Amino acid sequence: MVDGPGLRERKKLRTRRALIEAALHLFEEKGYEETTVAEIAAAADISTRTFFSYFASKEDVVFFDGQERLDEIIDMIAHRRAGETVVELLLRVGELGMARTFAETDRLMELTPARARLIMSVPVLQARALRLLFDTQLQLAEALHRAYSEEIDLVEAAAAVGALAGAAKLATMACLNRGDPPERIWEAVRRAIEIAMRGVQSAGSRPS
Amino acid sequence: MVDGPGLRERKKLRTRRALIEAALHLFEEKGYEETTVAEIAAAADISTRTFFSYFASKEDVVFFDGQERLDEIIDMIAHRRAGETVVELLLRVGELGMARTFAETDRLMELTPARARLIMSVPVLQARALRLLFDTQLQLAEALHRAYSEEIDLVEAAAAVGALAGAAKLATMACLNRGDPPERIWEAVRRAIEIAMRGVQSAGSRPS
DNA sequence: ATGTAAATTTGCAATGAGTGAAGAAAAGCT
DNA sequence: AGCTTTTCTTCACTCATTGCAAATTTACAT
Repeated sequence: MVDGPGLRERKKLRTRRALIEAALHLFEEKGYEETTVAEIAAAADISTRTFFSYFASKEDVVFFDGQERLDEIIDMIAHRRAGETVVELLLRVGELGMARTFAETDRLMELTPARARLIMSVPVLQARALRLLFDTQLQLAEALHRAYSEEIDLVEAAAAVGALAGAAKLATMACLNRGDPPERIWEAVRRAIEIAMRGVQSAGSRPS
Repeated sequence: MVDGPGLRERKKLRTRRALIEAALHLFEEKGYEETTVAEIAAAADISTRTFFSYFASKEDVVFFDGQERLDEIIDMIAHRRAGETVVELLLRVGELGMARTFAETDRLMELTPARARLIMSVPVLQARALRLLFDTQLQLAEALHRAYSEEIDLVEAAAAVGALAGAAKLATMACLNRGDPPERIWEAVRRAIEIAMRGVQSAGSRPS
């Protein structure tokens, strides 16, 4: 019998989804701090206590897809294309990350851009996002080292990942702070990655 | 009359110091989560309520010197040495940061190494530290752009700072996770910075 | 020294996140 | 249906954090 997931599983997923949507909508409307867990739970028709068996904290709802995204990246690295350079691979990873952050129209919702705004504007969430990003980088470095174990050691992998990610992240934030539009951000990120790849040395004197 | 700070100021500083020491000691002994604000306040002979007029949150006690350190860095950049390269300057900044993090025997206490351990082991603190580091980088990038406004624009400055800091940070963490001793970490950081400076490209194929 | 204004500290009450325990309700299985 | 395993709910509690008003302390001018 091709049962598929039972009622129990289906229901659990539905509840989870309901919680996420209720939460993000409320956050959008009233703000993160102003929304209580009780309200979120009520909007999803479950008891406040049960909320915490779905998410360990209010923060966690916002990052509901963190694990998936990490897995996707790790997977991408493990299955790197034959002959692909470390840099090329990292670039592909970067593109994927950007795409997932800004263009996610498919899976769960179009709440993604709103979510980005939300995260950037709430200190606690920003901190959480940074930790997530950080953990990701760490795992990325390890995966990279595994994938290219002959060519680079762990420290080199970490340095490479850190430099690339650090440059991209800081450039992005500098733009956001300045209120630049998305296109300008993209351009900035490209330039940042270029600098990280070619070396900070070249930052002052652009080649040619 | 060279009054110096009045009684009020002196007392306030003493209390602040008492709170910091009490807090860090308690965190060390019982762990961060296990220590309540009430206990910290009691240990410093102050009411629980007053604690919050010294620190906005329990987390904040741990990062009591965050502002000072940031100021020191900004200052260092504003007064860069004549003819000094962007990279050279950033290296000096990095050294200062490391020194302040691991060797601070002077000012307030020798609790510094313990504090590093504490931060790394408590998720909330780690997140906070990352946000602090991030803000620092952002300001650093701005200061750098100001200091070398002729040579590099804001995005380039951000990219450079991000790359250098990112590489150093991730390399450090990779080592810490592996349980490396301090010397090895230092070495790793140097190598990471080198990679960031010369470009990620060179990570796979070290130049001779 | 005394009185008054300004700054601090404190006690008290609330709000909201997060947890533990015990029993009710739902879903799976035979 | 009857029994077992999960999941939900309720209730009770701890703790961080905040607003308020009374009590205390310090600074300053007389």
